[in-house]
Amino acid sequence: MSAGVEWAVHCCAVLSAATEPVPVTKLAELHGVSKTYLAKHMQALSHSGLVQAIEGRDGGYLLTRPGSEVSVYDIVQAIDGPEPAFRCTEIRQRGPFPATAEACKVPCGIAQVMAKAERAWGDSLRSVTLADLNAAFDASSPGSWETVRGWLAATPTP
Amino acid sequence: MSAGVEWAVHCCAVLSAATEPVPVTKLAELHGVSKTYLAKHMQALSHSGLVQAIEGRDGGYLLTRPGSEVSVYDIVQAIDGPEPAFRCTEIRQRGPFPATAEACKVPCGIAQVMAKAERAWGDSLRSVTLADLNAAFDASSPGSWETVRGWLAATPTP
DNA sequence: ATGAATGTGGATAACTCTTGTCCGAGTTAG
DNA sequence: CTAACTCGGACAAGAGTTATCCACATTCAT
Repeated sequence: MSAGVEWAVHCCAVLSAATEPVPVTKLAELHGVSKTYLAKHMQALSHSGLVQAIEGRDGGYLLTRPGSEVSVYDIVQAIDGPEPAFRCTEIRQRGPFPATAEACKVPCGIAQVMAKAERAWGDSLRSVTLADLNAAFDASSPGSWETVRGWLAATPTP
Repeated sequence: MSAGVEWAVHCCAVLSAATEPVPVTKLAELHGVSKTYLAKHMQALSHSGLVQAIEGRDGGYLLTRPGSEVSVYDIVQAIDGPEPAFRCTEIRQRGPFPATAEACKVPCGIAQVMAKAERAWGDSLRSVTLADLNAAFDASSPGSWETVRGWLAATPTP
């Protein structure tokens, strides 16, 4: 899985707690990561429709939906793309005993097992929203969101 | 996920239906894939202890356990390695508001969610054995295993 | 013993994907 | 209108994957 997924989830969590557009500069500074590379991942989020890009001065990114309606799965898919991890290359159709066209109307047994496992993985990620993440974080570090919100509003970009 | 996983699962399914050592040459020919590259993946299976390598003439590979005791997860892990797909880089400890050492005794919320999803994925794969795969295949194409077994025993390597 | 068949490990090359950086186009506040 | 600030896509560099080949040790039949 792409490492940018971690950055994107953290950024979306921050965005769900923000009230005004947050520029990439602040997101990168807040998380201590490269600004230019983070921008690339934010583009993917914007392209997927998860976040809205506000251009121009005082612009930045906004979530298009409330945090309670954005699942971790949405973010992972926006960054890593929709392709499944396992790709069946249909080797059952090769070799001296190729599968009949009749049997190939159904995905091969191995592909079915892999697809089922990926569905289980996706269902698990779908069941967690940004609101859940933020609630858990606030429970472990009370008041942190207030600090971050204040920093976002007050700190001028140097 | 590595593409070699598909080859490895197919090969293990064949091995679980075989009674004598099957050399890489036959496995590759049977599946219509590159012999040299398949040899690399078989080495990985051998290293993991899933299969036993018989050297010398009339050698080949044998499963070390019956097919009913080998799960698809075992094969995936042997080929792709034990590292999880998601690696937490602890960016919560960076930036102007690093997480306290107290909070870091527990994995960050995002890592927990990802780990839980990967467990669900692994559990799904663990629940399917080579025997299950072979039974499903035999139901869709009755008698195919007999054909393959005969070809393995009779065909001399050219 | 000899030769053929077989797995093992290393070295190597092409290719793809991820990672990372840069500069330009467009927008908005003042 | 100007100037600053924003996103957006094009552009390199690095790492990992995919794929191949060969020299070597081992085993069995002749």
